[in-house]
Amino acid sequence: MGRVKMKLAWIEKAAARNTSYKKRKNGFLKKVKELSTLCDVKACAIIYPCGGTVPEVWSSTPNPMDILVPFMQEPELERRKKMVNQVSFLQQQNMKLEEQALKQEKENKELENIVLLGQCLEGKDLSGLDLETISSLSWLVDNKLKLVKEKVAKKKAEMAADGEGYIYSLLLFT
Amino acid sequence: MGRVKMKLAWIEKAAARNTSYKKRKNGFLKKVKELSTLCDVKACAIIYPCGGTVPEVWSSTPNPMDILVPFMQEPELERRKKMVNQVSFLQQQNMKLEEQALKQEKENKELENIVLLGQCLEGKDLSGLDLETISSLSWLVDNKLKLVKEKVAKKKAEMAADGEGYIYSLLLFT
DNA sequence: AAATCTATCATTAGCGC
DNA sequence: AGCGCTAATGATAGATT
Repeated sequence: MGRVKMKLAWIEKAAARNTSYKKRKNGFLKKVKELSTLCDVKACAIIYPCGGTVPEVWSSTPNPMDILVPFMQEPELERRKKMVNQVSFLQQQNMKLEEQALKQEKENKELENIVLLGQCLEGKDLSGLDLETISSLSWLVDNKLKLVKEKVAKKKAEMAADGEGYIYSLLLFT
Repeated sequence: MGRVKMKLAWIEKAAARNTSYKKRKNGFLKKVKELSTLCDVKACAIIYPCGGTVPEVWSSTPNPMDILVPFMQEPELERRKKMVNQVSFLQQQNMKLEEQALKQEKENKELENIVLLGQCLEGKDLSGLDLETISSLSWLVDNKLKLVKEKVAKKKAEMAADGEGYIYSLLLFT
């Protein structure tokens, strides 16, 4: 709010940052007070200013300890559960991204395997492929393309004849 | 804000209180986050909802204890100094209201005196007025309506002739 | 540097679904 | 109960003094 829409990032200009801090700190404290009176909630806010070591504190109780002590006595885990902090927020976002990346990777691998499967259907030699790829192919076959099952089963038999190096792939194919 | 201007007091209707709590809690948490990112301040907010025993907490640090422990280790007095709690807040509000009332009273008196000045301009007799009013009139004349200065000066001379009861008003008129 | 003003953006109370 | 809407009030960035 204000004359221009600002981006929510660290204000580089020190003077502007400081005025903004003062204004927003007041607005913030006003908000806690309002929340506390309107809805009768016990609340406590602690702010350590930019360079300062002495925090500004607002508490709905005469002594902030009335709020802090019960809070600190809760077991850590319970606290964490309900907690919303910057790090856990970022972690959640990271987790989401990781999940998405993993999902993507999985999809990519599946696509690759489908391509491979196509090649296999066209007569490609399956020797030289690693166990994982072979079992993925197997999964594809079992779940998506039962039509080529026989061909792979045949290859499987060949590999088994070659030696025990492929014994596990046999098991996986079952 | 909202459709109507509300008085800042406990919302009696439970449903309204609850929705207000949820909305305002979110707005509040948003504000801490903004303050924390814009101005790079360490902050922690703890809210115990209406009936609940499990607080909602926001902290700019991964663990709110990073903020709470240093705070709790400060000597009590130092903490109190910087603290803004409901009681001192109300006291401040009272002071502000008193100031405003005083200011208002002053303004009212000035208005009255301007009316009086108008009457004086229309020929009203100034005898029977107390010292304070006379000096206020004097101030008004000196500062706002130099035109009537002569008339008041004349009255002043009359009062001085009457006796020493008005000696101070003479001094004030100089 | 601190207080005041004001154009602009932000929050939210009440309502309807 | 919760969501979306919107008219109002509220907060505040930048400017001014």
